[in-house]
Amino acid sequence: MVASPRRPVEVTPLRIGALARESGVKLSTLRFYERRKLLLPMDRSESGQRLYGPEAAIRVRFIRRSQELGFTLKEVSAVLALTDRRGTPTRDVARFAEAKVQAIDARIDDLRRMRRAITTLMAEGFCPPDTVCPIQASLGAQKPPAKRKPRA
Amino acid sequence: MVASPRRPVEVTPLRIGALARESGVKLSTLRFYERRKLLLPMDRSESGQRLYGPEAAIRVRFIRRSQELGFTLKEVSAVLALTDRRGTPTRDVARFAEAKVQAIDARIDDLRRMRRAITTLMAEGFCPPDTVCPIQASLGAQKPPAKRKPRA
DNA sequence: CTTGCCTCTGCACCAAGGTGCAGGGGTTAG
DNA sequence: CTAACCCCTGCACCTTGGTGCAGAGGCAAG
Repeated sequence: MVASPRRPVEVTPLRIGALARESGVKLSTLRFYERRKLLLPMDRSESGQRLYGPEAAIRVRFIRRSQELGFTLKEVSAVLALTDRRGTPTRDVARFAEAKVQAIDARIDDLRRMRRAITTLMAEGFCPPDTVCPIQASLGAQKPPAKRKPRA
Repeated sequence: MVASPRRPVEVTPLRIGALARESGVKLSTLRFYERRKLLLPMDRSESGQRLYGPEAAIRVRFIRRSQELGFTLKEVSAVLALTDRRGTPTRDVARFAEAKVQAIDARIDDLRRMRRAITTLMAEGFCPPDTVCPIQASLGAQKPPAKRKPRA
């Protein structure tokens, strides 16, 4: 380590392996994210090696968590694009964020329904025979709204 | 139709096309679900055509909703296996259900965090410059438990 | 019987999200 | 210098969750 003591905030750029260790994903995944524009290296070294800032690990973990929450990489990418242009709340961005919030609410609602169904089921000693299981009923009952008979 | 008037509840089995229309998925998807053991036809006709009971549509919609909630087909299959053996609450089943509930709670929690971060962000006019975006911070901050390197 | 709409099986293909490998070069300690 | 790692690019491959197509057969109406 050849640390120069004068610089107050030396960014200590991570190379790809370090970032991978730091954020718990594989090298190939980081490069994949780069192809998908989800995570661009801050810079490249003279010899072409990727150099990441320390916030990159947070970004990667954010991506992973979002995926666990059921967002696709495309959606995550949109959110990140949103937060990357910080300070510029365009109407589009606002609309997107609002839609996201609604999607989240709907998701929470469904999860709660499912949770209720499971706990009720457990409390009551499982599905009574000869009926449709309430877990299935609570989530599968209402038909999808549209596209009935497009032919005719 | 050769209905015998003695049978009290003639099941009116659906063929695959009817079920597809009823439940809003494609034929090929239904056959795919069959390969994955998610949805087995009640019976086959003499000539080999799949015959589904009316509860099949609920089951299919349940599968679809669960997927939207972020469960994989493998997980859905486990849940269905659980509810299919109704009336038999083994310890394993109970443990599985409990784990599912906890997973759901965790999911809800994360979604709420994300929701809060987005709404706060919108209210405050987006990410202040030179800081890590709070949306990312709220979900990406804590490191995964294992294999971390002490860097500070 | 023919027409038309189902349905069957098997196989190929698709998109998303990675994963791995080959064949090369960088960088650093001994 | 050389070994031991790290990193580069490009390409092939994998799993999930489906889709589509070809070729053959079922079944009802006219």
